[in-house]
Amino acid sequence: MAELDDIIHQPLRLKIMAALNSLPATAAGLEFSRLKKLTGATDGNLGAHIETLAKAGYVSVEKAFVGKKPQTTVTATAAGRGAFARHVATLQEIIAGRQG
Amino acid sequence: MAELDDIIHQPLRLKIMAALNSLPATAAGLEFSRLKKLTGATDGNLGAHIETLAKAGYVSVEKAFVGKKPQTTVTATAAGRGAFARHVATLQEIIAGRQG
DNA sequence: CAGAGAACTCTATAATACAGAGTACTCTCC
DNA sequence: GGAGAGTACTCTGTATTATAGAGTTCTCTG
Repeated sequence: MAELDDIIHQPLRLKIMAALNSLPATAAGLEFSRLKKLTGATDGNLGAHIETLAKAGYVSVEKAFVGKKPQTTVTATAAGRGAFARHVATLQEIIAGRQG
Repeated sequence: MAELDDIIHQPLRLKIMAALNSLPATAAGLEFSRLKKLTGATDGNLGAHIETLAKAGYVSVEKAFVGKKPQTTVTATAAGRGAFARHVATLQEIIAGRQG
Protein backbone atom coordinates (compact mmCIF):
# COMPACT_ATOMS: atom_id res chain seq x y z
CA MET A 1 0.00 0.00 0.00
CA ALA A 2 1.18 3.50 -0.80
CA GLU A 3 2.98 5.50 1.85
CA LEU A 4 1.84 8.85 3.13
CA ASP A 5 4.19 11.76 3.66
CA ASP A 6 4.59 12.15 7.42
CA ILE A 7 5.54 15.80 7.13
CA ILE A 8 2.36 16.67 5.26
CA HIS A 9 0.04 14.22 6.98
CA GLN A 10 -0.05 16.10 10.28
CA PRO A 11 -3.46 17.87 10.39
CA LEU A 12 -2.24 21.41 10.90
CA ARG A 13 0.47 21.09 8.27
CA LEU A 14 -2.01 19.52 5.87
CA LYS A 15 -4.21 22.57 6.29
CA ILE A 16 -1.29 24.90 5.74
CA MET A 17 -0.18 23.09 2.59
CA ALA A 18 -3.72 22.91 1.27
CA ALA A 19 -4.26 26.61 1.82
CA LEU A 20 -1.00 27.48 0.09
CA ASN A 21 -1.69 25.04 -2.71
CA SER A 22 -5.07 26.49 -3.44
CA LEU A 23 -3.33 29.68 -4.53
CA PRO A 24 -2.10 29.99 -8.10
CA ALA A 25 1.60 29.15 -8.38
CA THR A 26 2.28 32.74 -9.30
CA ALA A 27 0.67 34.17 -6.17
CA ALA A 28 2.68 35.63 -3.34
CA GLY A 29 1.71 33.21 -0.60
CA LEU A 30 -0.13 33.73 2.66
CA GLU A 31 0.75 35.85 5.65
CA PHE A 32 1.28 34.43 9.09
CA SER A 33 -1.81 36.07 10.49
CA ARG A 34 -3.98 34.80 7.65
CA LEU A 35 -2.76 31.25 8.19
CA LYS A 36 -3.41 31.62 11.88
CA LYS A 37 -7.01 32.55 11.23
CA LEU A 38 -7.49 29.81 8.67
CA THR A 39 -6.09 27.04 10.82
CA GLY A 40 -7.11 28.24 14.24
CA ALA A 41 -3.63 27.46 15.56
CA THR A 42 -1.83 29.41 18.26
CA ASP A 43 1.14 31.60 17.34
CA GLY A 44 3.75 29.24 18.72
CA ASN A 45 2.21 26.18 17.26
CA LEU A 46 1.85 27.67 13.83
CA GLY A 47 5.41 28.98 13.85
CA ALA A 48 6.75 25.55 14.78
CA HIS A 49 4.84 23.79 12.01
CA ILE A 50 5.87 26.34 9.42
CA GLU A 51 9.45 25.67 10.47
CA THR A 52 8.96 21.93 9.99
CA LEU A 53 7.63 22.54 6.50
CA ALA A 54 10.44 24.95 5.72
CA LYS A 55 13.06 22.46 6.89
CA ALA A 56 11.55 19.89 4.56
CA GLY A 57 11.82 22.40 1.75
CA TYR A 58 8.08 22.43 1.20
CA VAL A 59 7.56 26.11 1.90
CA SER A 60 9.68 29.22 1.78
CA VAL A 61 9.37 31.92 4.39
CA GLU A 62 9.85 35.57 3.71
CA LYS A 63 10.10 38.18 6.39
CA ALA A 64 9.47 41.75 5.52
CA PHE A 65 8.25 44.93 7.08
CA VAL A 66 4.94 46.41 6.08
CA GLY A 67 4.96 49.90 7.41
CA LYS A 68 6.94 49.26 10.56
CA LYS A 69 5.35 45.95 11.48
CA PRO A 70 6.98 42.62 10.75
CA GLN A 71 5.18 40.45 8.29
CA THR A 72 5.94 36.82 7.56
CA THR A 73 4.76 35.38 4.29
CA VAL A 74 4.72 31.65 3.61
CA THR A 75 4.79 30.31 0.08
CA ALA A 76 4.70 26.73 -1.20
CA THR A 77 7.82 25.76 -3.12
CA ALA A 78 7.75 23.64 -6.27
CA ALA A 79 8.89 20.71 -4.14
CA GLY A 80 6.09 21.44 -1.70
CA ARG A 81 3.47 21.54 -4.41
CA GLY A 82 4.78 18.27 -5.82
CA ALA A 83 4.81 16.56 -2.44
CA PHE A 84 1.34 17.82 -1.68
CA ALA A 85 0.01 16.56 -4.99
CA ARG A 86 1.55 13.13 -4.38
CA HIS A 87 0.19 13.07 -0.86
CA VAL A 88 -3.30 13.84 -2.05
CA ALA A 89 -3.02 11.17 -4.74
CA THR A 90 -1.93 8.64 -2.11
CA LEU A 91 -4.77 9.64 0.17
CA GLN A 92 -7.26 9.20 -2.60
CA GLU A 93 -5.82 5.81 -3.41
CA ILE A 94 -6.17 4.69 0.20
CA ILE A 95 -9.63 6.17 0.57
CA ALA A 96 -10.80 4.42 -2.57
CA GLY A 97 -9.78 1.20 -0.88
CA ARG A 98 -7.64 -0.06 -3.72
CA GLN A 99 -6.28 -3.15 -2.07
CA GLY A 100 -2.82 -4.10 -3.13
CA MET B 1 -11.69 25.05 9.29
CA ALA B 2 -13.13 21.58 9.67
CA GLU B 3 -11.60 19.23 12.19
CA LEU B 4 -10.18 15.85 11.35
CA ASP B 5 -10.89 12.75 13.41
CA ASP B 6 -7.67 11.96 15.30
CA ILE B 7 -8.59 8.31 15.66
CA ILE B 8 -8.99 7.82 11.94
CA HIS B 9 -6.28 10.21 10.79
CA GLN B 10 -3.36 8.05 11.90
CA PRO B 11 -1.98 6.49 8.67
CA LEU B 12 -2.29 2.84 9.64
CA ARG B 13 -5.78 3.27 11.03
CA LEU B 14 -6.79 5.22 7.95
CA LYS B 15 -5.70 2.28 5.84
CA ILE B 16 -7.60 -0.16 8.02
CA MET B 17 -10.77 1.89 7.90
CA ALA B 18 -10.47 2.43 4.16
CA ALA B 19 -10.00 -1.26 3.54
CA LEU B 20 -13.00 -2.15 5.69
CA ASN B 21 -15.07 0.59 4.15
CA SER B 22 -14.41 -0.56 0.65
CA LEU B 23 -16.34 -3.73 1.44
CA PRO B 24 -20.10 -3.72 1.05
CA ALA B 25 -21.86 -3.09 4.36
CA THR B 26 -23.24 -6.61 4.24
CA ALA B 27 -19.82 -8.25 3.91
CA ALA B 28 -18.21 -10.11 6.78
CA GLY B 29 -15.15 -7.91 7.26
CA LEU B 30 -11.46 -8.65 6.91
CA GLU B 31 -9.28 -11.14 8.73
CA PHE B 32 -6.31 -10.08 10.80
CA SER B 33 -3.83 -11.69 8.45
CA ARG B 34 -5.39 -10.01 5.43
CA LEU B 35 -5.18 -6.61 7.08
CA LYS B 36 -1.60 -7.32 8.02
CA LYS B 37 -0.72 -7.96 4.40
CA LEU B 38 -2.64 -4.94 3.16
CA THR B 39 -1.11 -2.50 5.61
CA GLY B 40 2.35 -3.99 5.98
CA ALA B 41 2.12 -3.54 9.75
CA THR B 42 3.64 -5.84 12.32
CA ASP B 43 1.40 -8.12 14.41
CA GLY B 44 1.69 -6.09 17.58
CA ASN B 45 1.24 -2.78 15.87
CA LEU B 46 -1.81 -3.93 13.96
CA GLY B 47 -3.36 -5.45 17.06
CA ALA B 48 -2.88 -2.22 18.99
CA HIS B 49 -4.46 -0.07 16.30
CA ILE B 50 -7.39 -2.41 15.89
CA GLU B 51 -7.93 -2.07 19.62
CA THR B 52 -7.89 1.71 19.35
CA LEU B 53 -10.51 1.55 16.61
CA ALA B 54 -12.57 -0.95 18.59
CA LYS B 55 -12.46 1.24 21.72
CA ALA B 56 -13.74 4.14 19.63
CA GLY B 57 -16.58 1.91 18.46
CA TYR B 58 -15.48 2.16 14.85
CA VAL B 59 -14.89 -1.53 14.31
CA SER B 60 -16.10 -4.72 15.85
CA VAL B 61 -13.80 -7.65 16.40
CA GLU B 62 -14.85 -11.24 16.20
CA LYS B 63 -12.70 -14.12 17.27
CA ALA B 64 -13.45 -17.56 15.96
CA PHE B 65 -11.73 -20.78 15.12
CA VAL B 66 -11.34 -21.86 11.54
CA GLY B 67 -10.36 -25.46 11.65
CA LYS B 68 -8.28 -25.37 14.80
CA LYS B 69 -6.56 -22.02 14.21
CA PRO B 70 -7.74 -18.79 15.75
CA GLN B 71 -9.05 -16.25 13.34
CA THR B 72 -9.83 -12.64 14.11
CA THR B 73 -12.19 -10.78 11.82
CA VAL B 74 -12.51 -7.02 11.90
CA THR B 75 -15.65 -5.31 10.62
CA ALA B 76 -16.51 -1.63 10.37
CA THR B 77 -19.50 -0.65 12.50
CA ALA B 78 -22.17 1.78 11.35
CA ALA B 79 -20.51 4.41 13.56
CA GLY B 80 -17.19 3.59 11.96
CA ARG B 81 -18.54 3.93 8.46
CA GLY B 82 -20.13 7.25 9.37
CA ALA B 83 -16.98 8.59 10.97
CA PHE B 84 -14.91 7.47 8.02
CA ALA B 85 -17.27 9.15 5.56
CA ARG B 86 -17.14 12.39 7.55
CA HIS B 87 -13.38 12.16 7.79
CA VAL B 88 -13.04 11.73 4.05
CA ALA B 89 -15.40 14.64 3.46
CA THR B 90 -13.34 16.82 5.78
CA LEU B 91 -10.14 15.77 4.05
CA GLN B 92 -11.58 16.63 0.70
CA GLU B 93 -12.71 19.99 2.00
CA ILE B 94 -9.23 20.75 3.28
CA ILE B 95 -7.53 19.47 0.16
CA ALA B 96 -9.76 21.60 -2.01
CA GLY B 97 -8.47 24.57 -0.04
CA ARG B 98 -11.86 25.95 0.80
CA GLN B 99 -10.77 28.75 3.06
CA GLY B 100 -13.03 29.55 5.92
C1' DC C 1 5.79 55.67 29.38
C1' DA C 2 1.95 51.93 29.19
C1' DG C 3 -0.22 48.86 26.31
C1' DA C 4 -0.92 46.34 22.22
C1' DG C 5 0.24 43.75 18.00
C1' DA C 6 3.41 40.64 15.12
C1' DA C 7 5.97 36.68 15.15
C1' DC C 8 8.34 34.29 17.19
C1' DT C 9 11.59 30.90 20.74
C1' DC C 10 11.67 28.00 24.65
C1' DT C 11 9.97 24.86 27.99
C1' DA C 12 7.29 21.33 29.78
C1' DT C 13 3.80 17.92 29.53
C1' DA C 14 1.26 14.44 27.58
C1' DA C 15 0.21 11.42 24.15
C1' DT C 16 1.57 8.40 20.38
C1' DA C 17 3.68 5.27 17.36
C1' DC C 18 6.33 1.50 16.61
C1' DA C 19 9.46 -2.33 16.94
C1' DG C 20 10.56 -6.23 19.07
C1' DA C 21 10.27 -9.70 22.72
C1' DG C 22 7.57 -12.81 24.86
C1' DT C 23 3.07 -15.66 25.43
C1' DA C 24 -0.55 -19.20 24.50
C1' DC C 25 -2.49 -22.30 21.72
C1' DT C 26 -2.63 -25.48 17.84
C1' DC C 27 -1.15 -27.72 13.77
C1' DT C 28 2.21 -30.52 10.91
C1' DC C 29 6.25 -33.36 10.12
C1' DC C 30 9.74 -36.62 11.29
C1' DG D 1 6.49 -37.35 21.23
C1' DG D 2 9.43 -33.26 20.24
C1' DA D 3 10.67 -29.48 16.97
C1' DG D 4 9.11 -25.95 14.37
C1' DA D 5 5.73 -22.89 12.43
C1' DG D 6 1.48 -20.11 12.35
C1' DT D 7 -2.17 -16.93 14.56
C1' DA D 8 -3.02 -13.29 17.37
C1' DC D 9 -1.97 -11.25 20.56
C1' DT D 10 0.17 -8.43 25.28
C1' DC D 11 3.89 -5.94 27.20
C1' DT D 12 7.86 -3.06 27.40
C1' DG D 13 10.77 0.50 26.05
C1' DT D 14 12.25 4.16 23.15
C1' DA D 15 11.76 7.94 20.39
C1' DT D 16 9.07 11.24 18.35
C1' DT D 17 5.46 14.67 18.41
C1' DA D 18 1.95 17.79 19.36
C1' DT D 19 0.45 21.44 21.91
C1' DA D 20 -0.21 25.08 25.16
C1' DG D 21 1.54 28.70 27.29
C1' DA D 22 5.08 31.81 28.97
C1' DG D 23 8.40 34.88 27.77
C1' DT D 24 11.00 37.86 24.13
C1' DT D 25 11.91 41.59 20.75
C1' DC D 26 10.56 45.17 18.13
C1' DT D 27 7.45 48.81 16.86
C1' DC D 28 3.47 51.69 16.88
C1' DT D 29 -0.31 54.43 19.28
C1' DG D 30 -2.33 57.23 23.01
